Amino acid sequence: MDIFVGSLPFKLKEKELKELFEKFGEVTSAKIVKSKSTRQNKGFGFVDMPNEEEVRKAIFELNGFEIMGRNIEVSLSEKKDKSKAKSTKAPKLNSQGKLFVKDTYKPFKGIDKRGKR
DNA sequence: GATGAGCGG
Repeated sequence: MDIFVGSLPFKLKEKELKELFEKFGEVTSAKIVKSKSTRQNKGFGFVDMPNEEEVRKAIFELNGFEIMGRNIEVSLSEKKDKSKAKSTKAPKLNSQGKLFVKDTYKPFKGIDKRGKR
């Protein structure tokens, strides 16, 4: 389960990020995106957790968690699809992976009006 | 060397 973590402090390290998520469950891998050589870290990272339930707790608890005087944002990653996307048509979460959203999903209705004649 | 919305290998 890939988790996107944003608003990370530049002082934060992958190890700390990993431990931060390990407090809520098992963390397979944690990485922080940054430039090649320079210290220009993008300020966001990714955490991989095998247990989905722990992922929920981690996201729920770490989303907006204040660390180093900075609040971090945690959510499910949308890109980087490791699997081949079998055909999960009934996800527990929304398509965006927002756990807090209740029912903001509005399918398009009546977009096709059938041309004249 | 600093930077603050963003999805990396």
